[in-house]
Formats: sequence, structure tokens, C-alpha cells
Amino acid sequence: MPKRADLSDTFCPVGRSAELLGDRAVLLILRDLFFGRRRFEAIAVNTGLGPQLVSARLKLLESEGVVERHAYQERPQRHEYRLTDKGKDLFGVLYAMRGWAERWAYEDGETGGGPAMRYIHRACGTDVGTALVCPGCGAALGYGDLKGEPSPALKAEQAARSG
Amino acid sequence: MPKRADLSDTFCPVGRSAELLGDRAVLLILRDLFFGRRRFEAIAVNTGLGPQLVSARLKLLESEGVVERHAYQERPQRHEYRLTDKGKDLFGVLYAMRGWAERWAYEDGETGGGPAMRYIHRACGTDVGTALVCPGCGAALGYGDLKGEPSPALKAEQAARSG
DNA sequence: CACAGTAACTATGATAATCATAGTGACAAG
DNA sequence: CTTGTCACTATGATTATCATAGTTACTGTG
Repeated sequence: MPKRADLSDTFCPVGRSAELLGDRAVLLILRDLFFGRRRFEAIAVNTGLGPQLVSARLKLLESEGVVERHAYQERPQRHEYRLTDKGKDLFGVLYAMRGWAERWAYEDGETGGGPAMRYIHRACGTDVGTALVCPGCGAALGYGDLKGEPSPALKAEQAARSG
Repeated sequence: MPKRADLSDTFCPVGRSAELLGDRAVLLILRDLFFGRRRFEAIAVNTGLGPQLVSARLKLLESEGVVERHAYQERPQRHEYRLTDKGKDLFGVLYAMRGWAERWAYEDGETGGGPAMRYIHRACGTDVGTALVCPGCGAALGYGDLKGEPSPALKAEQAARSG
């Protein structure tokens, strides 16, 4: 790709995330990290990405503070990659991607009846399903149920672009 | 880019979503559509993407059933793009991206105190904040609070790759 | 001690996507 | 009949990605 416009200075939070997450390789690597794969080779094999891409993206994720490179043995030097708190907090995004795909990306019967990935809340035992719920009343949330209010800075930025 | 490996036949739901969502331009266009921008020019200007890219991605989104092209006047022919139900259901993903960015992507004070984007649940008036909550008990969910169980098909697929 | 094996990469060249810029077609307004 | 708007398409330079092969630094086997 050519030099793309930088999104890290936009006031839009989706834009800021998109800078990092709007990349197939990043998403697949994060998925594997959440799945417990920490080694370079394991990630490269499971994602099907070439080692050069995996290397580049892990460096990017490290520079963004999303993963940490950690030596798990000295001789020979071997490293593994671990999600930082900032990285672990991306779970919500992958979780939402999973939810959407479960609802829309499979043919009937393709998964053998159930979801491709089931999640149980350890604390209460609930199968969390795929819905997004309101922290106030517990109802399912969709686009249209929420009223969005951009901050003054974000509003100004958008107005500047269209003017 | 070269011909990338196709992810649409993996059993992993994150992989299936990543095929579409692992793209900066797609994410930015979706953001604008959720924001109410429906016109080609408005999207191109606000995202900063070139018309060629916007055109290509809108065609892709249309072919995936995420947006619909709709004529809003006849003479001259003018079109707008609307999210389908499948498209509107992607809201959860952008919502999660926003949540993460609000928590991690801004310097202190950069937003002037509040979040860059505030969401209120119309039905109950709650400011939903940025957390992901359990539909069973209402507690905040993070990575580690959930126990994931892949379906047999997904497990088999991953085993095949590493074997 | 030679040789295969493993982990974590780096190097190379072909291919393809992206960007910036300019241009097109259809019409409306002045 | 020139300018303006909207929704694009065309062109060429730049750069990212892929597939494949190679490198470094060891360990374990015979």
C-alpha cells in the first residue's frame, strides 16, 4: 500500500481503533493470542500468514503496547508474545465480531446446530450468547436503541471536514 | 496486495468477520453509515478516502449484503447507501472499538474530560459507558471472565492446521 | 562430531492494492 | 453556455503482501 492517511489524531474513537484493527493480519494474530497461542510459529501456522507479516504485525502490536515480547528461555533465545492489559481489553471487539459472524456468517446447519464458539461467564454460569446488553436495564441493544452524542471536539472536526 | 488467503470457509467466527472487517476503509465507511452519512461524496470527504476506494468498498459491502444502494432521485440519477439489517447488526463491533479507544487511545484531557462519544439507551436513559456486561448477571466482562468452548468443527480445524 | 530438527526470524522478487490527481456523464441553476 | 454538483471511472507511481528460500543459534540423536 502507499502511505495511508494517519488516523491517530482524529477525535473519532472508531477511527483511532481502525488504525490498528483495520487489518486482517492484526485481527487474526489477536484472535490467536486470545486463544492462548503465544509462539511465533504457532501463530504463523494457525493464521496462515507468512512469517514476514507476522513479524511485522507483532512489532506493530508491541509498539502500540498491545503485546509484550517475553523470553521464555535463554539458550537458545526463545520468545513468546503476551497480551498486555491494553491488549486483553481488545477482547470486547473480537467478542463482538464473533457475535456478528455467529448470527450472519454461517449457512444453516453449517456449525452442526450450536454456535461455532460458546462463551460461559465463569462467575454466574450464564451462556452469554451473542447479544450486546445495556448495563442499566439488561435489555439487548441494537443500532437505534442508543442515542449517540459526539463530544464538542468531535463535532467540530466533522464540521471542518464537510465545510 | 497479492491474492490473500480466503477466510470465508474457516469455522472461526472471528476469521469470517475479519475477512470483511479487517480493512481500514470498510471500518471507516461503516462508521460513517452508522453516523447517518449515506451519500458517496459525504463518505469520501469525511473518511478522507479516495473515490475509487470508496466505490470499491461500497460494492463489496453491497455484495456482502451489508449495505443497499438506493436511488433517492431520478433525474439526475443519484444514489445513497443504507445499512441492511445485517449491516446494522455490525453496530456491536464498532461500539466495542469505540469502547476500547475511549479507554486506551486518548491522552489525559485530550477529550476535554468526557468520552469522545457518549451513548444513552433510549429506553431506560442509562449512559451505557464503554463496558461489556454479562446478560445473565449484569457484571462487567473482560477476557478471563469467560470460558470459551469451540465447537467440534472448529477444534478439528485448528488441530488439522497445527498437525 | 556430523547431521537432522526446531524456533524465530530475514531476504528476495512477483503481484496486487492504494493514493493522488484528473477526467467523465448527466443534469440544474444562473 | 458556463459553472456547479454528484457519483463515479481512469491513470500511473508507490508500497504492501505473498510465496518461497535462506539465516542464526542452538539441541538432541546416532
